[in-house]
Amino acid sequence: MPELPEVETVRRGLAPVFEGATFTRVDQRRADLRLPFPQDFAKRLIGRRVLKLRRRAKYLIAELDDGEALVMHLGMSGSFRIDKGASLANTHIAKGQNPAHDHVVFHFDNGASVTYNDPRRFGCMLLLHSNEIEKHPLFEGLGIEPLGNEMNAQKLADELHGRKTSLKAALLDQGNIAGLGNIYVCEALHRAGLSPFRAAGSVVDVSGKPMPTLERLARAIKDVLREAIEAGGSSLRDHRQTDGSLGYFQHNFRVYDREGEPCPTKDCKGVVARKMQNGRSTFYCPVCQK
DNA sequence: CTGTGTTCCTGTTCGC
DNA sequence: TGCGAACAGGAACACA
Repeated sequence: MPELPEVETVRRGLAPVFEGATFTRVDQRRADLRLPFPQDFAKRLIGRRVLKLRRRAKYLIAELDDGEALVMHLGMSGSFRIDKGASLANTHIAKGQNPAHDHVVFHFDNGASVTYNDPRRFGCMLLLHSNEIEKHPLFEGLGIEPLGNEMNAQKLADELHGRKTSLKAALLDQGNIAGLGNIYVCEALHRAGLSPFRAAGSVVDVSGKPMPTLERLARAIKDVLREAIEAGGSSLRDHRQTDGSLGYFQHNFRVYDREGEPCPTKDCKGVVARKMQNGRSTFYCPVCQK
């Protein structure tokens, strides 16, 4: 499921349960996901209090009171389910969650429990010293936060300048901008009127003058992410938020999963097309995306 | 170094 | 209806 807006939605859902709570029990039901669980995973969490739950790119990071941090990534199919205390007897399995894929259950002193479910097991969980996160191999190559202060046309120019790969591949590369995935790259490129197939470097104006194209792209990326977060993320294939509710940004997709529909750009007569690009579907309008 | 293709895994959808 | 193929929101890794 999760690109930046979905991970941020999950963070907002989990924060009230995690922050200030202490782990009383951790059920780890298998040895690994995409990566092995840390040694003594449960033992190292029990008794620790969560100071803060934050997000970097598509990672959730729970800062603990002993200076360690629980780092979690949802991969392609990971999701969390919150079961509030006292009503444990009434716990229901959220639609679409096969209990066979409940890999971790966190129990807290506030009576709540949080279950991590991940059928494809592309997610991962790590325990890192808080001050070493940025130096960890999974983090050190990450690019800028697209909703952060450093995100602007000039920064995009720096990242894309001279790149021969496609614009879409460059935007998907977490080393340039961290947090975009297939959906929001398609959506941002459509909003910016840029073809996913053109060379990434071709959007950089070598004159060094103001770069209206990149201004548009930066704007489009920020807008689509903000709007998606506001909508609670996107729910494809019935994916749920932590409280079991559905995000609804998928209804606002302009091109993603809309092959054959008319291009929503004003006065554009194009039809949304789908092409495979680097092994993934690209949805775009061949008419208004140049 | 850069860019591309493969791979990890299960589940759902689509075409015959 | 059944059945195999294609495809799915990520990203590390191998290789040209």
